Amino acid sequence: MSDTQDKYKDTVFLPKTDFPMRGNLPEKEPEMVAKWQEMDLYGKIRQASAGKPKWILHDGPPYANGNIHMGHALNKILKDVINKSWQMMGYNAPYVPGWDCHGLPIEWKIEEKYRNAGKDKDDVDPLDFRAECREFAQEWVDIQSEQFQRLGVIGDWRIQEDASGEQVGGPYRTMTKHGEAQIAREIHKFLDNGGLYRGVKSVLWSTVEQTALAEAEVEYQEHKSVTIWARFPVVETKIDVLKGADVVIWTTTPWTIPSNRGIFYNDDIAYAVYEVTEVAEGSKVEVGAKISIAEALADKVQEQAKITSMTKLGEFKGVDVEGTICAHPLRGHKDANGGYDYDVPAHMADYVTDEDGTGFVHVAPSHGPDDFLLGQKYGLEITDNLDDDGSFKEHVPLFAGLKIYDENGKMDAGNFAPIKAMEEAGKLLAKGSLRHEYPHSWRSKAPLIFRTTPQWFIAMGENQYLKKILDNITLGNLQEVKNLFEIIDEALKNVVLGKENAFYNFLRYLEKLSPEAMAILEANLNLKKGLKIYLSEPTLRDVALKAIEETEWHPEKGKNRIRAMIEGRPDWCISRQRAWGVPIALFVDKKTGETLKDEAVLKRITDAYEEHGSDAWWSMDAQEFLGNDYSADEYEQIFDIVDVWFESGSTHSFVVNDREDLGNGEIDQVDLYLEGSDQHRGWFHSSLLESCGTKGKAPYKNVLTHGFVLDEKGYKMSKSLGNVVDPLKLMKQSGADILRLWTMTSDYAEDIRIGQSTMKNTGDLYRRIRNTLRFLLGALDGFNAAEKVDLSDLSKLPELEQLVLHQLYEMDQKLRGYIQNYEFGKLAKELHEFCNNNLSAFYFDIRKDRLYCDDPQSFERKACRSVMAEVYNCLTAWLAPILSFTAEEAWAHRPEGVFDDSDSVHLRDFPNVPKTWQNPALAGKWFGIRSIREEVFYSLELDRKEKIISSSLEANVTINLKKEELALGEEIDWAEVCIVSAANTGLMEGDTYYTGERVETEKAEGEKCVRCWKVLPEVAGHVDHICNRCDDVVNKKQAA
RNA sequence: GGGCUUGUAGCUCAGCUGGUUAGAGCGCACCGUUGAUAACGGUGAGGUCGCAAGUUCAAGUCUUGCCAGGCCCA
Repeated sequence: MSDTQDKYKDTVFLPKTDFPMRGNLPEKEPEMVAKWQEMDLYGKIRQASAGKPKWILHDGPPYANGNIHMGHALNKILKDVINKSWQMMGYNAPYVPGWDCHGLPIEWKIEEKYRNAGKDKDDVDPLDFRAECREFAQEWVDIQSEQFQRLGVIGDWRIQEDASGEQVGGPYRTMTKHGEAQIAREIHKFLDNGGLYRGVKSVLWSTVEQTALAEAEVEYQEHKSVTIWARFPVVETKIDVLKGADVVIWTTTPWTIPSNRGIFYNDDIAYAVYEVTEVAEGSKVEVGAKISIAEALADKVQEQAKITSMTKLGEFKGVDVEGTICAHPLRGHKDANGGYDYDVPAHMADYVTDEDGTGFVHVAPSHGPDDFLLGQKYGLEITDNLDDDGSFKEHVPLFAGLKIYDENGKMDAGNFAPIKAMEEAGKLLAKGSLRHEYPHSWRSKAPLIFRTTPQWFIAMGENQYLKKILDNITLGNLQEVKNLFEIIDEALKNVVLGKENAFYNFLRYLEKLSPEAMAILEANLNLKKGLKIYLSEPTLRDVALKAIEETEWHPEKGKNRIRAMIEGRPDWCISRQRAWGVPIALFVDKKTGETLKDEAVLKRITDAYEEHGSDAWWSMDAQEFLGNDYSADEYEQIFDIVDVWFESGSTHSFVVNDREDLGNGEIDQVDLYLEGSDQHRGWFHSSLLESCGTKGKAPYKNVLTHGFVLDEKGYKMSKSLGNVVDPLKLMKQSGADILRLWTMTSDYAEDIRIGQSTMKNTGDLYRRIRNTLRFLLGALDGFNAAEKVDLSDLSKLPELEQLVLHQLYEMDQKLRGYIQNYEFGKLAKELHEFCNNNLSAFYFDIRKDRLYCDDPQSFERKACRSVMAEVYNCLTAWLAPILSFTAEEAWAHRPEGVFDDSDSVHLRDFPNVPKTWQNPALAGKWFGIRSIREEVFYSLELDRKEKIISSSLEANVTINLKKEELALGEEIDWAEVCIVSAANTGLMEGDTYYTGERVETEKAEGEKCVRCWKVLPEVAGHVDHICNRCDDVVNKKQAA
């Protein structure tokens, strides 16, 4: 028997293919990347889709330092899958990747290099320094480019230059000449439309290095500060007990006393006034002094001030302090020339507590972020008392020239002199010291101070003219105020009304004004008119909020997030005192403080950037920009650089608009921005503001966000936890396609986890899909155009083939729907289920008999293979966006002359699946058949347990149909569907049944056909132990 | 501390406006096959739906609090 078995084994048409079962992806993928580069796949795709409608995903630029991590991988894979999907749906979907090249982290790296070489950055020519930064950034651009391509991302990666050295096409970078020029132009647009203004902001400042520091350059170290308790005599108050008393404040920065302009209290704190009745030796307080402090802190203050006894005169609530005005402790000082005779008003501040100090906080708006912000709210003066090196300026009474820190960062006279002056004036209650965490420069290790410095802002909300009025009123510059009123009157000519929110904002704005300011305002401005001008111009905030509503956010919750941020954010500070970036490129009139707005000058600047890059700002002479109309001596050249977020926020302008292959000046909103959810604060945000400010609308129609990659347990990845997953390693171990499949089967809208079990899971999914492709290729061995049957007349096909075509149609529809609705998460799962359910477990399983054993010339077998070819045709295309390497490999193994001749699967579109294939009635019918089949399997399983049968072909079954199913008995070959040797149908009694009645199984009678393995009575009649069908196929055909 | 947000089987995910014994795929166990063979088919075991109160005739689904995560701010 084994002889005959061997004899017939060769007559079985088993699947045959070179497409290996195991992917060996780590080795094959890089070869494929090289091939794609060599054949210029991206260029070919562009050529092939030249006439198609554009669909544009605009790439958000990663920062060009360091190897890529899982977050990059997730992001770029998603972009690639989505882009390829739209491309294959019939669009022209170019992908131009980009990099963010300027900014602090790179600057540090180069600085660090200098430090290690014992050099100081300040001794290096800025142009040399920038050249090194540029080189560093480019190195990482090149590395990351390789790594992204290794992921299978197809895009415009090649940096090509034309004869003049100008880049043609290729990825974008914020540091190219054109990029820098356009960024400067965008800044100038804000200058032109009035959005840009010069204001002040509290920054951390090093008096040793004489420069502002970014938060990330700051180290917090222990520092010993001198602390003082100072007395501010009450001048005016509605609290009786407070009259004639001194409010006591506590501070760790005595040098800020000359810059004091206010006192903060908290509504919720309980305060009291105490009369000193007895003091210990060394106390600085006189008996009879009346001091006011928070009740909760009375004991501490008493001890510190060496007061042995004091009596409480009365209590009051913080909320009643409003309206109280104090005198500066140095008021009336004989040598101060009245310099400290101004009033010090008390105001409410949430951040004041009664845990430390006195419950009252002294406010120097120029020297603390809270002081500054609240000081602005209450209209407190921004003083300008300190020079860059931390010495008091000439105009500061008593302390001019004294430095607060010496060149080594040690406390100096500027810190001590104010203490001494107050002590002499009898206004020092006590003195002490405190060790606490304090910001230091990570370079010089010197302690830092807060300093309010001039910065450039883009206005979000309040009309900038009104803002200027306010600034000028508090500074007392009345002439300036009057000029502004004229501007407003001019603008009043174009007034449009009708915004309630803006109205309320305006009222709030007025509330901030001091009575004096209000008086000036009323005297000079018709309030109604002011209201009109304010309401007439929608603010940047208004425009941005409207744009948010007009954008589709996926998932939708992203909208809430960005809306809340835009609603609440302050004006955008776009200036940085740094070297590696795009200079803001402005000139300010030294006399008037006005920013020069001459178009010719601005154009000369941006032209120079275009030709030489923004290095021109340093390399060229200011007069070259200013031309003949202005003198460089009269203008301050602004060397601040622009916030990198402004740069990346401008990419829609210098990438999308300017490129022929993208917007080409015609598309001002791209289809999609796609980044991590942190970019609500970052790129989505800055791009929105930048675009709303210059174009009045968002740069995008859709925004899709993804979550963060966490470790297996859902914790953030960190070096210290040792749970970091490296995509580069992972690709070496498993391959990029595994990573891609993992991405697409996860719910990337949320944070997603990665670890051993998720990777194993993904590997299993991958193998199933790969094997489906492999089986298809095996089954299509030798298939050619001649064998292909005409699929236009579906009725001629067996129902099962019709069903599969219907399923292809359904799958195609779902796929396109998911893509259009940005539901890519469902796509991979659906494809996997399709392979698993419809193909492997059903169609393939049933059709194996036909494929292996039927006559190759039979119509049925040809029909089956023709349908298989359609399945293959669809599946390779459908999988291409996700399993880009595997689909390409499978496509390369296709039978010749049957499919289109695209050199790469990525040059294809999704096949056009005709609607005529749709057949819901048939699908419904077969849904019923499948459930009956499941019952048969259940019964067979029982027999198998009892050892009656092993293979299902050893069984015959009888299926009892319900009355309404009776037709199925005639139409369906149940033996084929259930993969048994023979099947009968009968009528089921009654309306209900249990499994025993529904299906009856028995051991098949007869002998096993050595060729097709069915057990049939007829086999006994053949010498070779084969069935009639097999006999026909093998012997009769051969004979004929 | 604030804004937004997540928590359903070992893993990845479904569960619409509250309504019968909470679903799928993978994995796992077992069986079959050895002609998709480091593959394929079948059967089955896995969940007090993060925890605790509450609203309701009825809650995974609504409310509140708590716990554990995440992003962005302070």
